[in-house]
Amino acid sequence: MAKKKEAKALDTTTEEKIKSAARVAFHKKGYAATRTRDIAEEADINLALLNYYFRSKEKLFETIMFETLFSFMQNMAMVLNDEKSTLEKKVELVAEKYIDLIIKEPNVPIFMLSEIRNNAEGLLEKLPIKQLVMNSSFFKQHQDAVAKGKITEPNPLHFLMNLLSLVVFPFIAQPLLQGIGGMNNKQFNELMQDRKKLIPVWIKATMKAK
Amino acid sequence: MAKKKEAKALDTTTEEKIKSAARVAFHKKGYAATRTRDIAEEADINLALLNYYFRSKEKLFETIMFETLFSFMQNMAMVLNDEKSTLEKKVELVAEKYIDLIIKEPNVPIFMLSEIRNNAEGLLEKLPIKQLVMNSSFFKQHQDAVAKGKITEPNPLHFLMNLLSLVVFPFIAQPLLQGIGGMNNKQFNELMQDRKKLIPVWIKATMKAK
DNA sequence: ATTATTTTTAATCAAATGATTAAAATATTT
DNA sequence: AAATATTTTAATCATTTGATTAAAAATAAT
Repeated sequence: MAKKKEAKALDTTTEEKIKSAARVAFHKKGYAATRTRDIAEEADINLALLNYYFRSKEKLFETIMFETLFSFMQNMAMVLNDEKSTLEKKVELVAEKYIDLIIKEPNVPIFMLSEIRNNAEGLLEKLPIKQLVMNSSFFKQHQDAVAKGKITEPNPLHFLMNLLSLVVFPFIAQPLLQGIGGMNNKQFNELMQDRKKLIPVWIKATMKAK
Repeated sequence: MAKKKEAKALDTTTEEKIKSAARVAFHKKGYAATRTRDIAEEADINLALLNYYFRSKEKLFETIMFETLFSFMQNMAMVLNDEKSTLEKKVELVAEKYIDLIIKEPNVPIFMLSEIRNNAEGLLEKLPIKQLVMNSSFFKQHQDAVAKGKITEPNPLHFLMNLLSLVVFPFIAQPLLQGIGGMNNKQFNELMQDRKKLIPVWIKATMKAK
């Protein structure tokens, strides 16, 4: 299992092929509904190879899950800790960046939140997500704005929840919303594009609401 | 399988016992992760009885799923079609009613949305959810308010999305948010209680935002 | 070229899981 | 009370599924 040749070209390693197939399958169907055989077939490798490289379905899952969470956290950190941008600008960045991101990976939010629900302590204690958010420039700027009377509701969690809610929830409820609105995928995505501009406007309006 | 005695006392029928156990298990873990044996054990019945009453795991699931969706839709219909209340009042009712509801059944939203995602057409085409929402008093009042210039954004789906997002998303992300905020269940629920009053205020603020 | 090491495969195992069967227990009808 | 119908159980099947093994193929080292 040693690595002799360094990742040839663009990750066509066997290990990488398995991880890619596993990522797609887990993100789409979750841990329980995913069969290791499906992963192997999709990756075009023998089933035994999956266990040769990752020991077990669970270990493979942990690898994918960790990488997914880590990538999400990194994105979050990037925006929330950008020292140069104002709070308002950060709201715009979150809306724009995350809407683009989720359009590309529409299964990731519900996957993450479902699996965290199954194993919250285990997964979250490995990543310093609390410190990341609570010590962020974003939170400090929020406190400032509250102190200066620019924001009515003092609890920063409500502010973060509202932002994430408006950005993420429509994707989680996408099939339901498309059913209600009689929309196809393209129309839905157009609606989400609208929201890049709208959400910052709405969030600003809530800041002063009372 | 005929019903001889009418539901004795409070639904202690075998069929009802199985459904209760199945409801809890499916809501908590989803279809794929639920074992029929777990349902049988929880219901304190022989595994074969489950198949005797419901033919298969899938049929039992469909029963539970349909009832869950139907109950959700009925609740929705009740509020959205109340002819006596204003649009603002309906927003208050949705916030209050759904927050209470989801605190009692915190697994239902992510369960519904996950399973709909797995089988969107199949599940949604059985229930007239589109007609319910599009023909509702809620939607008519929204159109009026737009016509009278009381609401900036004309698309009623954005309005509905925003309301549902602010109400439902925090519950879906509950374990993550508790991790971020270092909250226990009680503290989280208190935060949700706050939102009963706050969400209507925020929604009103977004109506006039531009 | 030969040997050793790593990677891949086909075949198979063992446990889990949804479902069935035939008989026993219970309830209902006559 | 006897006959009939319904409900419940224990035992068992058949498949699916995660995992292993032993051998073959490919690659690297000597």
